[in-house]
Amino acid sequence: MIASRPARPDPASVLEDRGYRLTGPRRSVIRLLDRKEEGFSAEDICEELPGVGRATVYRTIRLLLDAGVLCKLALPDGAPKYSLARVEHHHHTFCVTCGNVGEFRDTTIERLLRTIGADIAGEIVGHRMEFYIVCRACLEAPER
Amino acid sequence: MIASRPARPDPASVLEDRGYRLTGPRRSVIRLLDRKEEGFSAEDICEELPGVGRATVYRTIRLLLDAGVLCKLALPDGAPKYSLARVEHHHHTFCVTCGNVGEFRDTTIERLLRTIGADIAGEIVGHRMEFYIVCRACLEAPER
DNA sequence: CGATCATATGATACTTAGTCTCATCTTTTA
DNA sequence: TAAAAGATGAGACTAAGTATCATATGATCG
Repeated sequence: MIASRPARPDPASVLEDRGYRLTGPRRSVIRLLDRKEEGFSAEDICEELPGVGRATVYRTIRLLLDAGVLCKLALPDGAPKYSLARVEHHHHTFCVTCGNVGEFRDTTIERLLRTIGADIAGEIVGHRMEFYIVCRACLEAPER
Repeated sequence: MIASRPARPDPASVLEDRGYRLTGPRRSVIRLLDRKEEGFSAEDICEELPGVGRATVYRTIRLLLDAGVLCKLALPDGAPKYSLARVEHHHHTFCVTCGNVGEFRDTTIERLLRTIGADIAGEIVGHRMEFYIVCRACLEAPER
């Protein structure tokens, strides 16, 4: 068995399940996203797929976000990056050096949410949590 | 003693301490921000201060962000909101109903950060954490 | 198979959030 | 009070994303 990775929902099937057509442009976008490990911007996709219209790229991204198979995260300065979701509910690490996006689940966080829920004057309806890191590879990489 | 609030660094003094001039436009911006409890956008400020140029509003906001006396947070859809900082290091709650911004410190979070630090393959250099809530007042408010 | 009709697409205009430029205006300081 | 440093405002520009609308695609039915 080769380097197994946690199962990742297939974006194409997810779109179909939701009643959307699996068209040429959508396939192109999904195929490209699927190959990306680093966080990417919508404009990256537009540039790499000159045959697909900008509006369609943004529309497809929105469908995938709504379906929960794509995540939108914010860099420290607020700039948006996207990353395909690999596991169900998770949070992100973003390497500020190489742009790699990691996912992690930590039960401490779920506990934290409950603890905070008791502290906060109101009802928690959502949250956002991102960790900016320098990943192992970048820490170990010889300066270049 | 009247409803004491945690000490808040004075934005004007902070700017002066950093060697910036305390000019008329900057005073206007700071005076306005100081009165705002809800999260506000930069354009809100521009509209409420027609005598101050847009560029100056954004520049002042940036100075205050850099100085750490103003916080920039992101709504669930990523839209930016600002809020004056009241305490040193904290996280935010944003009421999705009324827009009120709360701050809180919870030692669970600091512990969480250490725990996660051990899990993550790399070095944490920053983080972002926001909780979207419906605040007590909105929960209790009669539907309108 | 082919007509029909909902759906999707792409070009383009627009919006929002913010930065940049540069000539002018204030402050500070000498 | 003149010179230099710093701040301002008008407006052009950029980035990220949405809206509009005429055209193209593709699923389904006869």
